[in-house]
Amino acid sequence: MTEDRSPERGSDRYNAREAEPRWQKVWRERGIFRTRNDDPRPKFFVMEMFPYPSGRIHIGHGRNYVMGDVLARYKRMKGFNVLHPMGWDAFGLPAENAAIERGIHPKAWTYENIASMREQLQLLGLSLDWNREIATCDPSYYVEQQRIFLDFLEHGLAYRKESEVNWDPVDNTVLANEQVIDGRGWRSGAVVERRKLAQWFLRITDFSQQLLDALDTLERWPDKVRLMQRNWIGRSEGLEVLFEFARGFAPEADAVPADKTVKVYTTRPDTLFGAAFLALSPDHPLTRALAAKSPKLAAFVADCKTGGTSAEAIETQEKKGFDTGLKVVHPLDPARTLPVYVANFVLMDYGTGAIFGCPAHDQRDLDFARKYKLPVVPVVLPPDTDPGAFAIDDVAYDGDGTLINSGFLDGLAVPEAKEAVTRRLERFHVGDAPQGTRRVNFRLRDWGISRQRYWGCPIPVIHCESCGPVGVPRDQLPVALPDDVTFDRPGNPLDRAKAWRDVPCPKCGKPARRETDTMDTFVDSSWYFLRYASDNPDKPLDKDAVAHWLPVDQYIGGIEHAILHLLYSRFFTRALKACGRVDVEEPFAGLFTQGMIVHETYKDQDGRWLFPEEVKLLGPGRAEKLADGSPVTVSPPEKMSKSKRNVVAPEVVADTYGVDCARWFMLSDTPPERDSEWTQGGIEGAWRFVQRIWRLVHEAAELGAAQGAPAPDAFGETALALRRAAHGLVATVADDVERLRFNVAVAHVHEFANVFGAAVAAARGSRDGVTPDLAFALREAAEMVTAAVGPMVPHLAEECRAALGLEGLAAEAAWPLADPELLRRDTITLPIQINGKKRDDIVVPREATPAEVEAAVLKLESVRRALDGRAPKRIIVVPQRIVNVVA
RNA sequence: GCGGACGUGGCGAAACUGGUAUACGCAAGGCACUUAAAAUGCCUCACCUUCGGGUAUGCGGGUUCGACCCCCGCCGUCCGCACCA
Repeated sequence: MTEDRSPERGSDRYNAREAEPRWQKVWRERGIFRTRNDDPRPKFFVMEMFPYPSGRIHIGHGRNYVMGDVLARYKRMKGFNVLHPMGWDAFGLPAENAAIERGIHPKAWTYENIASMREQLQLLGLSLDWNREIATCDPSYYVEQQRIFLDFLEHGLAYRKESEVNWDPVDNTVLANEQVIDGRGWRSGAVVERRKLAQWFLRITDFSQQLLDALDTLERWPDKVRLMQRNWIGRSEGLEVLFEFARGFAPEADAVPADKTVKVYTTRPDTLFGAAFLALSPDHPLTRALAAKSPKLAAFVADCKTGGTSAEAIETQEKKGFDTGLKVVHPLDPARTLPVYVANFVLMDYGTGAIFGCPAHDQRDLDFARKYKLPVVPVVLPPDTDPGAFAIDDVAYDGDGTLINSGFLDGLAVPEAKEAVTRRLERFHVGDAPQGTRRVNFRLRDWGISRQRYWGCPIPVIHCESCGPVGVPRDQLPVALPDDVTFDRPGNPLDRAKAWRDVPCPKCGKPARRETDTMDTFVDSSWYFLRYASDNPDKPLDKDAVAHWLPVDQYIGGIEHAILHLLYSRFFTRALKACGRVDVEEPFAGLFTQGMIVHETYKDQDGRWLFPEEVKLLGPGRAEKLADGSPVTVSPPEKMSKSKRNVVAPEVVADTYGVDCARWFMLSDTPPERDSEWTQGGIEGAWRFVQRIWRLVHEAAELGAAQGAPAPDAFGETALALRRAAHGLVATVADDVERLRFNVAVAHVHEFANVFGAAVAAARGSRDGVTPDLAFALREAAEMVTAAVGPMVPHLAEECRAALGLEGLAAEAAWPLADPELLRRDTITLPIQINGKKRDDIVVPREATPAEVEAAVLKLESVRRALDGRAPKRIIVVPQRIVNVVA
């Protein structure tokens, strides 16, 4: 990596270090990537997930930008008006951590990082419209976000609620459910605690069904992502059932809910005859009422709140219950009563916070029943099972089957039994209410957006003791973050910023306080793609511009955003439509999730991580330290990370090999959705190929026809083969790029280069000079390959174009048209199978009939030998594909 | 526990809708050019073979004229969710 592969002198090599900045300057000065909204050409909107400005990027960050750039450049060549913007997801905790650790203001830290990362991105030669650059921490950006918040407030899509929140004790902040991973904070890794706070919520659950249904329309999204969202939304159909208390076993009058019932949610009404108990959540209102009078129950409830929320803790946590002494009547069998427990495994925020337990057919209920010696009555008989032999031991049966021990349900299949129970309970009444009500439940919860943090978008609300929370009047927006804050104490600096915080109530004028919570940074990224559409700073969310550009035709980013960012963005777009701000519903028509770039890791004898440039590679898995030759431990490739030092800086690659070489390598070999390993060998190979293209184009320019020379009437074999390859290349690379199969596109360019190289060698070797047909084909091939590689290696393409003496920039050139005549073959080589194994080839005219093909095949020596004089049993001729002789 | 994806040479991989398995590259070996090296170009590169052919896409079955591809059952790897009634 330290070796300098750029030539110091001479013209027989492509000098990337000199050429790349030169072309970038030309692009910049001519402003060719600036996009106009009034451009009449068809639009194409491609964007990559914007980066968090954490400091410096490594080459691993570059992959998705390069992929998007290839598509953007290709679509431009195909005549589209391409929007390819860039911005910064600039609010967030690391800036505050830097402030705390190093005393630098979050704003200064962030803008410094943006400046250096912008420079690094520009180094990659990306065809971005930097005029539309946004930073979410800029008041010009978040002023609109505050307007959106007020819109949501007015439309009932934002609300405030006292709620138990996930409290991260390390970052001192509230986390959304989605930010809690295995019971730990997604960023700090600290075990999350439960606390009660008044929080702002966005009503994403209003859109649960829409967000679920519309997944089916997102045909250009990965199935995996759609499935993950489907599971996250978690729709289930079931029945709410009212259980009446048994006479003499009801709670005391002041604890009973008005209707004297317990409401339970179930997705398995068919198993109701197998019910052994009812269980309430420790947070259920009835539990609270009972606990107020029962110290023992209160102690049990308190006990339920201890213990970790980690996956392992939950997995191994014992099912615990508290018998309240209450009993309810079985809704389908008034003679039976069921005991009512409070149980630690029942969640208050799903369903009704109360369940009925059917031990035979639910594992948790079974564990619980065994522990508290409750009856286990099987009511679903698995298919092909002897009823006499069927018994539940330690494993509940949750499959399909036939109902038994269930009165009027006996003999029915599970789905029929569900329907039968539902119908009957819908007819029964408890007081005025039907005893059973069909109910759809979702796992999805409303989105808590309040964060007790400084470096985020202020929530534009003022709290007044008389008027309550009041939205900041729109003419007073933005509510800008105060700069004059300190980070020397824990907690939110905004709470201490008196001059900013204390303001009069906009309604009554009395002294009031600003909301000091800021918004979750996922809010910032939930509408930035809409912001990009506008080219008018006075209309950051421009309905017409959004209508023109959205949906995003191709969005590219990491799989880690499969749920959070992408679901929130889908919700935001719908919510904005509900507020009349936009007319679209789905923001991203096409989504692609790219793999990471991984790299080997190196450790010296003292166990310290080494950068790749500190290491000399000796062979597979063997390396030594460049400084002193001491041995180095090589470990398998991992995601590039600063802490393990297995990173490669874009500047270093650019200096040594050139940016195009890095781009080519990132696109080569590995399918874009998979992780790709950055290797020395790989980058060297890419460098050789970049040089090869440059050399071939230069030689072809020399040996080939003059620019614009007319096509000869006839072409010899070599020239025709080259023309076919060149036209085929243009067609196949177009197809590969449209399908984002960049590695295949690269392979096709390699294949072409082999044909091209042979033709150039033939031309160079001919004693009588290059024939006019070959000269024409060489020129044509050079122009076509220059265009075909243009989106991938744009600087090289400019250099080649200049060498060919062509007018204008490669970046603005049109994608060449492949001549269909040259793509079509008059004769076809058909593979001949005998009993399904390929044994021979036959060349036939394209238009040959199956009978003609069959006749020709039977004459083949290989077929005659295989048949050995017998008649074939069958001959299958698939026109223009294959022939199979069944002997 | 539930859900999903993947498994092809020494390595990264290709194979379009069931139709020539291993394209293309990397690594390795050989040759040419060169005083030499680098660079470049060319050749070889799944396994076995009696040179006819035979065997190979994780393993075992099935469907089909034909299966990396579809179906059933295993094994392995990776990912997502997770007390959701």
